[in-house]
Amino acid sequence: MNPNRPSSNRPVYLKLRDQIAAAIIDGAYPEGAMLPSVRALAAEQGANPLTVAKAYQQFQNDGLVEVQRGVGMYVVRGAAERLRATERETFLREEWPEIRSRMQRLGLDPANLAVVL
Amino acid sequence: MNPNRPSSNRPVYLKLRDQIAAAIIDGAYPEGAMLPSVRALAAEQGANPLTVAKAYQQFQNDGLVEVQRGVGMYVVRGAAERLRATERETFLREEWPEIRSRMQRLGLDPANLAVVL
DNA sequence: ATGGCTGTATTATGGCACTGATGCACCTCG
DNA sequence: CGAGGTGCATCAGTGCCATAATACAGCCAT
Repeated sequence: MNPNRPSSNRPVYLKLRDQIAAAIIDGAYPEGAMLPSVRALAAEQGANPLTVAKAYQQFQNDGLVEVQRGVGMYVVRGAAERLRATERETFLREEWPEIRSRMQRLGLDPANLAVVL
Repeated sequence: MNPNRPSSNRPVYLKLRDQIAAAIIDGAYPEGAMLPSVRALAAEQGANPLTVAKAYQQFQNDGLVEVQRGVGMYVVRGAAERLRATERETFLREEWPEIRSRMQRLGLDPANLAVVL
């Protein structure tokens, strides 16, 4: 009934990007470790290798990942913390205000929902 | 750096839909009142009449507006409360879980940000 | 050196969502 | 009845997304 902003409707390469970013922040892909190859992750996720490459692209541009041609892509030192910092800033600046006003309109209080772990 | 989910990248007809829904909930479009015509709202918002019509479409399907062909569209009785209820439910079921885990990953606490009015 | 693994560039294609222009059917009011 | 206001259907254009099939360039262990 409400085609809003579920992650389902997002492009694949962006969902992959978010998923990888989460893995880096959480340490599932530790610093210095090699990321799954584009072909491997593509096979695992049932996606196209180029789509995975497009997701990886963003991290190289931001210098969070180091590419060794013919070898693989490695998580740079300090990538997790740097990534969390920028994501946090972006979230607070671009997403939270809308979410906040939206919840207020719907009569919801973030403080109450916070405890729902 | 982060092509995430800002309202800027959303389709126009969905932004309009949200805006109209907010107006109904807030009482800016009172129950029983006539909505702005597709052409009027289109001109005001600098959009195409069809795009506005597409935004209105959702509300007719949900029975929140009544259409009188050749006359206009009117807000149904109880539309505001019904709209708020379903929007709240949808938000809690589809959006909040992701937001919640995302904030947790970024080290943010909704309870602290709640006071930022 | 060779086979097998990396990432990457190229080109083409299909699908789908979004937007837009035009015209038609309907109603109300003078 | 006719003018001007409604919503709405149809058709077309555009751009992004995802996929595919190759091919190439680099590295490494056997």
